Amino acid sequence: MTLAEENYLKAIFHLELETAGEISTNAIAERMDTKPSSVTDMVQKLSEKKLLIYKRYKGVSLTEAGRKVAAGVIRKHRLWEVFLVEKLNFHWDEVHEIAEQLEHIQSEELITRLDQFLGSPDFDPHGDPIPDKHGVLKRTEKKLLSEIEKNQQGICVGVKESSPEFLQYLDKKKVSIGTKITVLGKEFFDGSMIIQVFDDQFFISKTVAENIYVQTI
Amino acid sequence: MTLAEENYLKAIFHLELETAGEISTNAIAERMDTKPSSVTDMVQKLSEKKLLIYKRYKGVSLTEAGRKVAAGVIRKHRLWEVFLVEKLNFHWDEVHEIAEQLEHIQSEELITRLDQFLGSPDFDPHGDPIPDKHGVLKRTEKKLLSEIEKNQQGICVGVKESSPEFLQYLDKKKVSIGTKITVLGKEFFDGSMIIQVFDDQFFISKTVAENIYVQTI
DNA sequence: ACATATTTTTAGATTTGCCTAAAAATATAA
DNA sequence: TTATATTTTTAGGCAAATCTAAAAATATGT
Repeated sequence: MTLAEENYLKAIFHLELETAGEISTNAIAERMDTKPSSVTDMVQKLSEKKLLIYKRYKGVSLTEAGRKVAAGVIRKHRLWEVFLVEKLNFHWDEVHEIAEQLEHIQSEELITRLDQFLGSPDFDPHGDPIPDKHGVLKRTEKKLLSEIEKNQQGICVGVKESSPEFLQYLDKKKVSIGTKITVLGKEFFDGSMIIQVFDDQFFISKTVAENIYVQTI
Repeated sequence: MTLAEENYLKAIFHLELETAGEISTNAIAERMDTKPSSVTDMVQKLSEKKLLIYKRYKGVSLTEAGRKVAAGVIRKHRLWEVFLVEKLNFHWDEVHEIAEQLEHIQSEELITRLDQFLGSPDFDPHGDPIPDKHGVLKRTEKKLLSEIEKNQQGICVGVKESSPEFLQYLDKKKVSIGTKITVLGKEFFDGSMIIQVFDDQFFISKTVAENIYVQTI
């Protein structure tokens, strides 16, 4: 696997999660910030290697082998992100670029040990699930806080809006990544909520609830 | 800096430590397991970038800029080796290949934090010194135990031979990286020694003494 | 010092991954 | 349904890093 090949497979994997049916050349080119003609070249090569199925003018879809490679790269990316945040104290929004490089380091044993060192985490610092060693991805995807029902709980795993104003608002309310939020009440007509964070209970608007990602527990 | 460029600079840096005067195309080719013609090409490119001085048919020598790049790569390599051994519990002879990959990750901040995380180590698991962030390499060179005189002491910093048999022999004698060794006696005619390790005193052959690196204290 | 051996460089090709420009296929719309 | 727009592919090229084969420079031995 070359670096370029891995990046193509990863991009296609992500596109398949977002899109129904075959993935177009154009979509891949846009995602990878490259030209459609370059995509055609690479896609033909990956097709020969049986990592994806390519039909001219139709698009591509990953084979089982291709999906496994892609999931492996994503696993590495996310484990390294956990390392960078948990062990090296990077902030969760500084780690993507570095993980983009680290994800291509080739060593099974390294990842096995890194995973163990980190306590086999299930999610990366953005709340995205980490595929297991077989490439299986837990589909416990993040939800918006606004989608949570009364009396349910969620762990804050990220935010949609990330303006300093919003982050400062959250700071003031003691909400950050990892904070447990309990929905005590929800107004039907405007979507506003009463939530509990640690020992404080307070009101939030629908707008706020629509900009916080949580993972239900 | 491309990966190939970094590898050339690193190889030349090592050769300069081992060799007096200019470094020949052939020596570089041999070290890098490539052809002399390829070396000529790359060396011309690095010369244009002012990373080394190249005189046709004469050889090369690193400029200050080139030396700095090389030392930076070596710094990263050795810090990652410490990480792999100290944090991920790799054995010190399993880490070279992985560090060869990790040394090319580009991020100043990452290395700053990694260094801190590891407690700013001075030596890698093989006893080789880690250049500081300015590329300065402490010249506390290692010696062979066989070069140590009677009544002198050394810290074991590595081994020359690394066969399982030899390592197991050392294990049995309780010698590992960091172990203090005192030379109590030395035979002139066969180079054998009596040494003290912790509270044990025992005999070792010249062969053994010639395969243990120590740093005198 | 001169013939031979060795080292180094040049010339020309190859592979990978990308590009531009033009052609071909497919989609859309009046 | 036919013209137009869009998407996708093909064709031809480029840069990086390598290679082989041959030429040029340097070194060596008697």
